[in-house]
Amino acid sequence: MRRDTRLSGVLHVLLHMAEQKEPVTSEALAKAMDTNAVVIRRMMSGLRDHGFVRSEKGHGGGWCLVRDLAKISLRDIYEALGRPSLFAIGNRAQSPKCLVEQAVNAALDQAFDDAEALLLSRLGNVTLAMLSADFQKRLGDRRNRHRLEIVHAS
Amino acid sequence: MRRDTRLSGVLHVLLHMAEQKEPVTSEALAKAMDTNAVVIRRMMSGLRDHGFVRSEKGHGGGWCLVRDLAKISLRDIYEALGRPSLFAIGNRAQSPKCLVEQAVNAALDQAFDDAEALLLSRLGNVTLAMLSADFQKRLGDRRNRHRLEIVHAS
DNA sequence: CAATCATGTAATATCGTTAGTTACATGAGA
DNA sequence: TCTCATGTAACTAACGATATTACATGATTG
Repeated sequence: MRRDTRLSGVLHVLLHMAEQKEPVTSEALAKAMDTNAVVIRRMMSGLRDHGFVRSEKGHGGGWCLVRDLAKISLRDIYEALGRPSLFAIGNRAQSPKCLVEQAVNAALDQAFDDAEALLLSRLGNVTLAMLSADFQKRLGDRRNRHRLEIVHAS
Repeated sequence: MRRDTRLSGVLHVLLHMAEQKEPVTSEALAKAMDTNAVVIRRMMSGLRDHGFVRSEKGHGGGWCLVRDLAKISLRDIYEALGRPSLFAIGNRAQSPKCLVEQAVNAALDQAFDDAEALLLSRLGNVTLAMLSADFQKRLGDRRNRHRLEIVHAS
């Protein structure tokens, strides 16, 4: 099944914005993400409504982060996107009359509810600041690898 | 996103089959599930290949359960269906060059992997026998409700 | 104030996946 | 041999995420 990549996409955008002091245009973000500017605006509208980012029109306009990265969790972002459904698997009928199907739904619902609770809790424990730190670490690692390659080549 | 309802559907079918001693035709199952016989056969083919059910052609043919209900977990069924993807949310790129996206993917993967592990473990702890028992209990409850209604009406 | 830049948003197209249908082949049993 | 039932391929329909186009709105600059 085709997956919803908005959460992944929005996080990518936000971290790129965090690297920039100036507002970033939808056009620039779209280029970095290899997509269309309208897609960016659509993804960001929820975040704006929830006060995570601000958008400015006209010259020098674009998108800015408003809150501290350490104060934004992945779960916050997920909710700002409108809590898209997490699972690709579901029940055939919502409130079936068939008692067999009721028993099936009850069992599946319990398992999926547990998994959803765990997932949301995990997302709640990761902040954008942590992601940014991880990115910085990867950047350092890459630099070190390059340095090694240079040494070995000489 | 549209959800994959095959797991729910197969479980429904299997429990209905458990109530019947004779083989059940795809046509009969399709009627109970309000769908098409071909859809049933398609869903069941994986289960047959994994030895959970048997299919017989010709007069008196149809589908039979092979194993004990207590020996089949919901996870077994899930795997027999070919482990369809569980989540409706995913990463934009599989192995991105962008370090920002790598950091995002790593964080999301960890959360989703944990949730998947929990979900599969939960599914592994529920057997078809348990579902069948739950169904029988619901049946008893319904009978009791009806009996009460009759008493109150008299 | 006019030109330009950027967002806001509706309408539409595209693409992939699941579900449903039709058609026909195969095999078992009466 | 006729009928019943599965096995399977091919096609259609429906749905949702993503992409694109078009145009309106508002801010900045000269």
